[in-house]
Amino acid sequence: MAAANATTEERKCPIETVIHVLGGKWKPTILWHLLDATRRFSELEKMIPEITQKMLAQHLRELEADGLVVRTVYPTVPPKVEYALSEYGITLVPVMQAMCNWGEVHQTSAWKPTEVARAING
Amino acid sequence: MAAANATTEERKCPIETVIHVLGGKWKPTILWHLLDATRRFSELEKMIPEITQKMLAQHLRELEADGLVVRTVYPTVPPKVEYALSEYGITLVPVMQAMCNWGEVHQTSAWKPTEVARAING
DNA sequence: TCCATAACTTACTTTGAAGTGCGTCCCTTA
DNA sequence: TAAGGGACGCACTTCAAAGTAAGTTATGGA
Repeated sequence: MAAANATTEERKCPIETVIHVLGGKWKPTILWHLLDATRRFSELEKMIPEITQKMLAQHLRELEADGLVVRTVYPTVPPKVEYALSEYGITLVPVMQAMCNWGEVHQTSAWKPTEVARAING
Repeated sequence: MAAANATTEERKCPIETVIHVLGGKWKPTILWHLLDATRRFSELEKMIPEITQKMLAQHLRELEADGLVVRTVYPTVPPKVEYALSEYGITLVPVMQAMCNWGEVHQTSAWKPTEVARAING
């Protein structure tokens, strides 16, 4: 890994930065739904039925603050707001893909990671 | 991403799996210190001064349960326990590397990700 | 007149991860 | 006799993230 320079305590581990950016309970799911299209608030609500309006709004605002998502407001009544993945957000996609691949292996193995590990580790 | 098959609600997003595995406050740091060598409990304590014994023990046990870390006990007095990255744990390294790289960019940009994003997004 | 709509706030409660402090086990050396 | 490792376990507290429920805004249409 590339962060071997400074004392480990001095600067936060960059991995934690990614975890912070993606670590909200619904953030990966939200980004997932923004991958292929721009979505409205209400669309996301329908696509993620278990999320509450509060959490959706909060996570979208955090993703926007981190520059991953662009928010566009159309000043109509009732209001219309669109969310899209930013170009910067797109730079995260390969990382998410790597995470996704590993997660799938870890996950689909009969939900007993210990056994997978034993099989792999011999 | 590869998880487009089932209904999004049916199966947990694989990204969350990675976040769960790496998401403990000290887990990335612990794995980081195990990358190049096998370490004893007390060694890890010294390398991560701010961690408490409880959290170190707890996170090591979780990492072991997830199959990422192998625990070896030497029945001496006083006891000696060694922790090493398992082969399965090594499969996570490229993922961690990708996260690390992105995290560094996001992090080192004057700690104002919003501005970086604006620069990138134009 | 008044209700529906979209996209939120705000106030409050609950959950769970993290931190604190101390006990423990067994043997060795002073 | 007693102190001192090494690697924890346990009971408790703390605090931030998540969830619940209700209110807000402004207006075009029934």
